[in-house]
Amino acid sequence: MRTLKYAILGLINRRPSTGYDITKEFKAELGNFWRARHSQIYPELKRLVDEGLIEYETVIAGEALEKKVYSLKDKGREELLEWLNKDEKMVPTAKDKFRLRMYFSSNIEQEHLVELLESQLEQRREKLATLKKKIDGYSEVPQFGSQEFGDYLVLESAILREAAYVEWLERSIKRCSQ
Amino acid sequence: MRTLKYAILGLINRRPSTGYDITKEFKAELGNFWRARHSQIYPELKRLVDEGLIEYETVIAGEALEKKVYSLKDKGREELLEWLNKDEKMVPTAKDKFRLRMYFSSNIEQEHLVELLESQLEQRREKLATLKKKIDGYSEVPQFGSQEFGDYLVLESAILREAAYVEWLERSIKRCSQ
DNA sequence: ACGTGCATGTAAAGCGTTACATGATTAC
DNA sequence: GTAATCATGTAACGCTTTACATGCACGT
Repeated sequence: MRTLKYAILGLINRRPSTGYDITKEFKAELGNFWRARHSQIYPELKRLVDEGLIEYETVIAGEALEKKVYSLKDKGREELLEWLNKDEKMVPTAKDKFRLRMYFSSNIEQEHLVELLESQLEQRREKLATLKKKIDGYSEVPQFGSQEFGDYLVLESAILREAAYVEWLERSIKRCSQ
Repeated sequence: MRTLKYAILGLINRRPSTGYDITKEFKAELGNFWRARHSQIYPELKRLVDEGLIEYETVIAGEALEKKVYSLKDKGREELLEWLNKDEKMVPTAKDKFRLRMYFSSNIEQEHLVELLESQLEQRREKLATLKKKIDGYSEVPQFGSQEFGDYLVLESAILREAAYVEWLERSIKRCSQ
């Protein structure tokens, strides 16, 4: 499947990056939909070099700090485009531990169950607020074909997802108290 | 983390089950939020027995077919309850390959991008319709504390999740054509 | 001088999928 | 009889997390 491979190719395609840069990207917006730690990223970068999909230039920052700045080779861009254009089926399961817990909620005491739901609600509301603040930074929908268009799409997606989660939690809390 | 462990304990707590039963559950409603294959389930059952959390009785079906019917031991129920009552932080990333693709959508041709979005939309709409049909089977919200209450909560959750996905895809298709 | 962030790696363990392997039961 | 479903397992591989490990740069 190698999803990480394509995530990395996609990021490097946006702009030449170091492993550290890529690690940071996964902590930002993109991190809402895919994440990887540096311990996974560095070996994957090495592998992509071996496969001839990317290459790097060593750059010295300051006096001695070595950075490896990776960029796409033709073959890498090719494979990225191929993956991007694939029409894959939806995956049937988006794992969610909290919802799994709620499936067994009949074993939790009413009061505590409400507490658990409230706790999630607070976190989700906060997340939603952060995302909304970010989208307010756009004065208009970015132009189709720009990198910002992709940013915008997934930001909107994250907002709708969180809003739905919040809505569910609110409803569930009500249902507990009836 | 051992989430599968608790999923299995939860299922066995609902009713004594075989590995095959548990495999089926993961393909049903619950499968919207957690899934595991039999190759993961059988070893985990063995492990839970070793740990003294569950036990089994061998039952002969028909002439010779051996079934292992697992049930919870006290320690298993204890650990399940402990897990259920834990207030865990939300996980920051629900991985989604399609949204990852859309993050890099500036590299996809407009027409084809719309096709990809439409393809996802069709699948999500179908899923949503199936889920809605299921919730229509409930004449009313099940009573708090019943097993059905948990079923209902996660069903509603799945519906809201899919509805949000559909909403996002519809918006995105519009945004592509503007 | 000290702390935070920049920068790169490896090792071990755990989690999950795909494939291999086998055999009984039931409904048509 | 034969196909679908019931039923249980193992092996190999791949993906992901946690922990170990090191050192430079920059601002205060």
